[in-house]
Amino acid sequence: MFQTSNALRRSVHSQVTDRVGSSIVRGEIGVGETLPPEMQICEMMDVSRTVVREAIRTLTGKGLIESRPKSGTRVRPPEQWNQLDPDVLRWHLESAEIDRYLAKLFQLRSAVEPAAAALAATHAAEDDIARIRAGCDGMDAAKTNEDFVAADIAFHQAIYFATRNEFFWPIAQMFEITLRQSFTIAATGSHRPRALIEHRAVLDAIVAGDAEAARAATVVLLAHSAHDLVRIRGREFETTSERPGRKR
Amino acid sequence: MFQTSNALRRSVHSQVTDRVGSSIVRGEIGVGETLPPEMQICEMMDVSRTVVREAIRTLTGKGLIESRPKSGTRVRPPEQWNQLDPDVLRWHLESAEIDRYLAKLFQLRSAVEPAAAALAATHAAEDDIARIRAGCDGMDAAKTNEDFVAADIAFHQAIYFATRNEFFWPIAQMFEITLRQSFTIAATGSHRPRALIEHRAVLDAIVAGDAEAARAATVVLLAHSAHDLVRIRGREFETTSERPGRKR
DNA sequence: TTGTCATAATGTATGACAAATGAAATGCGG
DNA sequence: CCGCATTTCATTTGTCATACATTATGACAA
Repeated sequence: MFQTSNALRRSVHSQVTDRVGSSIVRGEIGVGETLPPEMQICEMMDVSRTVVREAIRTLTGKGLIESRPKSGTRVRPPEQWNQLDPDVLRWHLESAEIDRYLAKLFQLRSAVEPAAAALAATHAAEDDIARIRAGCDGMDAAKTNEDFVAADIAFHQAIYFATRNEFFWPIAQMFEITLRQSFTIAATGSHRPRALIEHRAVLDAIVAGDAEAARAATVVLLAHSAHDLVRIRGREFETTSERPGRKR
Repeated sequence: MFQTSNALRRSVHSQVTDRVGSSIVRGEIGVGETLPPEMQICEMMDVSRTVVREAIRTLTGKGLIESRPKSGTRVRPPEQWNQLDPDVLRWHLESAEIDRYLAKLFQLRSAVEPAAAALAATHAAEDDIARIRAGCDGMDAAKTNEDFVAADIAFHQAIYFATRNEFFWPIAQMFEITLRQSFTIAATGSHRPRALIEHRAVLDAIVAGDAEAARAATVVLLAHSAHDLVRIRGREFETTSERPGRKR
């Protein structure tokens, strides 16, 4: 049984959270400005104050806003948002500048994933390796493009989990959200074989417990991935070391 | 005017959030188990249901729990927690295994910061550089150890902001929380000169717009930092590439 | 400038009802 | 009597409405 419509059937306060959070991330409210008073939001969205307050609590917890009696609820500077929070991420990716954000997320991934692979090589347990291998095999056996991408995601997530370092895990979460929003990252048939070989190289290095080889193999994998992204979505995804000039 | 006592004067729901969240992170409730019903928590903590519900909303927003009518509120698997959320981080660091967690956070930092410095070299604006330089100067001019550490933190945070990539910022937030919990990371006089030189090296590379130099200088800086940490807090902080054996 | 106070916003408490769901009770056919 | 589907029931979260407490802002006055 599926959830018939996507946004249907969800609780009222999560809908309010979405609307308010999205409009903050979108920049409609502006840093330092105050939201309308709770009662006013109630009227605008035709819900009870309970619901509005719980939505505000959620957003406060994600660092987007802070409220004080009398002075109201203000938008905090984006430096203090939990930018890696799944919801915040989603609100970003719903915006018009999705390609910009995907590129930035890829920058973070490029920074973290080689180190994650290296840590996985030294810290992975047997079942971690089994999950990584399952990802590889899944890519191999995939008939549809959808299956291939799913296995690909599983592979990379498994590497983050294999670090046995929970602070790497939020980066893994990032994938699901990112990929769910933009499905065009899929491997388009032709370079599947190469991708497969490169994934196996990472797996082998991890199995061998060779941290440096795992790091190197991941760097290669990501470089090609970036190249594909440039081809598909534009030059925002160019590698970092190619922009010498100072801005502004 | 300061907040006289640390935990005093805080709102009731944030106190409840702390107590419940802390006990979850501490593992007192166990993954998959259900919390007591809301009304029961009300009685236990002698607060209204409003407060308990808002606390639960906050924790739900951080991915710690999920609730459904009748079945109750369950603890989600730690893979889905927002491990980099400041509160979650704090609850971790309040636990007994603080050194373990500090070591893991340092692993993440080691993965990200070299890349952040490289990005800063190519993307930093003038005011970003000014902030980084201010950090250096602050370390130079520091009389007390406290001032030195504060400037040190400011320096590193400025580098993350200079990436102009908001998804690196949560990592920077990490510092404040980490350092506020354990102040022993301070540079103990003797190796201040070396630290200063290494920080300036990073700054210079960023000013020059040389990404690879910035990355390399940061790697050096972190290596020495890790060495100091091992000396002060124990061998948990050893570099990753030195543990060949497979576990379990 | 300083102190006081009115006021408007969030914070907390309470009680009621709606909705969802897991589990027990029930009914039916075998 | 047993197995299985169905219904009913009870428990827990979800939502609403209202009242009052608390706090900080901004105006006013000394």
